[in-house]
Amino acid sequence: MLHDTAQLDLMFQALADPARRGMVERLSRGPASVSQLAEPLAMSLSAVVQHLNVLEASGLVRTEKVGRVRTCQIEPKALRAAEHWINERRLAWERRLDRLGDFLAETE
Amino acid sequence: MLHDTAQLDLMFQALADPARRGMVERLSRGPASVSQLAEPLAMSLSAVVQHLNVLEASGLVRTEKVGRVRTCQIEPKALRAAEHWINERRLAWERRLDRLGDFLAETE
DNA sequence: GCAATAGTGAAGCAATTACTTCACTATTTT
DNA sequence: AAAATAGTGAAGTAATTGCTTCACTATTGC
Repeated sequence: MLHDTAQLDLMFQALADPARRGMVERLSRGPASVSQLAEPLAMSLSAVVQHLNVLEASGLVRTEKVGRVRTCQIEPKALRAAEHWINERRLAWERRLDRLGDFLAETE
Repeated sequence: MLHDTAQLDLMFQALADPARRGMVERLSRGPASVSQLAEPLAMSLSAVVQHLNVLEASGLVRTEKVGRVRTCQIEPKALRAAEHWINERRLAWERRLDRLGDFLAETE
């Protein structure tokens, strides 16, 4: 679970599309129905549903259907996982730079 | 520059591939040549160069050729930009949940 | 019960992606 | 100078992506 590269594939892939990032952005301000997500987007409802399926498969969004309306929510745990992967790599790099700096300062 | 969605597209797209994430992971431990990046990967050198071009176009990796060897480095600023986008959305969601919690506590 | 609303599912299509191979060019090493 | 090394570039290909349209099914409001 800590190293599930397939899940990271899906998450980063999901975030790579501006329409999907728009949907995530909208959802970060609160839950929304499929139609509400579709409203600002210049594409068919079908296309929006397909994007939503990508987001849901990635784990970034969770949805629940009540009656005829599907309500969508962000899943912050998944966002945190993506964030974490990037953060680890950046920190590794920065720690390395620090050690290099120390080394250069010492040998000066 | 603060809201360059095209650049985010490129970065998340770049991170969506396990081979490319492997390369970033390798580079997070220090600079490497193209051949060194290719070594653990089960694909042709040509394919690796193509992945590298994707990483470079995304801004995540910077390369410099000296003699016949191209040396690759992580660009932490770009990593930070991707991290930041995710973080903002997650925080927006969590702040919203907090306000909701406060509201429910008050009206209880 | 009838019409409007909310969403689903499948087929089709053009563009993009992730490779491959092969031929090639520089740069080192011996 | 010849051989090995490091990488580049182009063409080809199969799979995937991001849409579209159209036909369809539930649910809700009047």
